[in-house]
Order: sequence, then structure tokens, then C-alpha cells
Amino acid sequence: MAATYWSTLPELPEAETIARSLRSAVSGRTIVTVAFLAKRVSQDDPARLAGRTIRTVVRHGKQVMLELDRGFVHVKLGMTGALLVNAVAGAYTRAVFDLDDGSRLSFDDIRQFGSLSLIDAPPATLGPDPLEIDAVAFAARLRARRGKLKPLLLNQSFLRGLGNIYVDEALFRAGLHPLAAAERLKPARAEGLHAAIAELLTDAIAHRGSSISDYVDAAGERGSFQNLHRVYGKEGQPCVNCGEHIRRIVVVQRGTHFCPHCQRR
DNA sequence: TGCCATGTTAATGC
DNA sequence: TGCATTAACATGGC
Repeated sequence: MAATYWSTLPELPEAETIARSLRSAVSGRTIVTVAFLAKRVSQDDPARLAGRTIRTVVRHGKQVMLELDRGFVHVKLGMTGALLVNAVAGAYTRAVFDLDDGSRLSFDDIRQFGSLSLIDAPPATLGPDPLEIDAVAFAARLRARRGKLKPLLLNQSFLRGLGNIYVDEALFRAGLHPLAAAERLKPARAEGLHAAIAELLTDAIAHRGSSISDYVDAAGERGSFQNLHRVYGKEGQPCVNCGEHIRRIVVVQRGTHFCPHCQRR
């Protein structure tokens, strides 16, 4: 069986793609043994996972959860985490799950910002899912906050699932400046942002996410949404709407891309 | 060589 | 309390 790789810089669309792909591969399988190959990948005793059955795989924000007959394996992908089925172990393989049908689920992570933990229930500390919250509730939530749009949208306790790439793309689609004040947005503009986020994420999921760098799948299982980015990584290039040059600034230590003409402050 | 990219958390200050 | 700011973590790529 060929190895299948999924990557990279995982945000909601990538986590959704991983969860869907894994779901068909590991649902119903019982875990035989688990090995943690790096100290920082998990604080849990891998022996506790033996004998548990994987019911299904779900996405929670930009994270992936293996739903077990008892509890969940909470997978934080970090920056470079990847869940692989039947991959050959390499230098960056941090955890290996051997399953009862002889298949193997492994967690590879170059930079080790990812982690695995055994938990009883999905974390309650995160904000609503952007594909579940409705426009009116989103607008109300936005207006109740004082921060600027970009830092707010990156904050997982405000909304779960967006990262640097999709925040920039969503703000561009909505025609909003990354430093605009959330509390001053008119309801119609806030609802427009909600719609832009939902449309963007739906498009990105349809393209199996964005693959910027890192792993390449030998079988072609790579996201293609990076080809449809409009501002992220496009500094100096003409805006697809107006031709103005895309600008890059730094906001909360993150590269931030926008069109100075289409996204007025 | 040294800096960049990134998600998350923590620390500090207002 | 909430918000802004900065640093830390890891490491391949440039």
C-alpha cells in the first residue's frame, strides 16, 4: 500500500481534508500498540491506548481528533504535523499506531510544534466553528470585541480554525483591512466577512487545502488551493481585482498580505 | 551565518 | 478583564 501524505501549515481546510481521508482508512479499527518516538510528542502513556477502537475521525477547528470507544486522541498538527497511513517511518516520525488489520497510522512532524493527547471530551476553550456559526451570531460576536480584525481572527478562542493564510485570504475577499477595529464594523460588513470566510473555507476544502511546501505525495494527494490564493505570498504582485500592488506588513509577528486599494482601513 | 516561516502558550504591562 | 506586545519553542530553507 502506498504511503499517503497530507500537509502543510494546517488550518481548517487542511485539517478537514486530513480528517475525511483518515476516516475511511481507520474507522472501526482497534489499536494494537502505540509508540511515541519523541519525548515532546505526548505526555501520555501509550499503553493506555492499546485495545481501544477508533470510531471515526473528526475535525475540531484546525485540529484532528480520533474519536475512540472511550475518549479521544487530540491531534494538534502545529506547523508541520501530518497523519499518514502506511508510511515508511522516517527521521520525523514522532508516533506510530499499529492497528488490528495490519495497517499503521503515524504522526510525522518536522518542527515538533504538534502533539498528541488522550482526552475525555473535545476542548471547550475554543470559539465557534466558522462553518457552523450563523452570520448574525458572528456579527454580534465581532462587535463585542475591541481588537483589530487580523489578531482577532487568528485567536482560536474567538473563532476556531483560521490561521495566517486563510485570515489574509478572507479579509481580502471581504474587502476589509487587517488592522480595522472589530467593534466599528457595520453589521452588514460583519455579515459580509462571515460569508467570505465560509465561502473561502468551502472553496479550500473542495481543493483539498493548500500545500505550500514540505511533503509531496507520490500519488498526487496534494492540496491545490495554493494556486488560488489571491494575496497570501503575493507581495508586489498586482491585485486580481484592481491591479494595485499587494502589500505585506507584519501584524502580531505574522506576515500579513492585503491590497491597499481594495482593503481600506 | 543568520534570519525567515509558522501555531500556541506564557509572561508582562497597561 | 481584555487587549497589545514580545518571546519562546523547532528546524529546514534561503
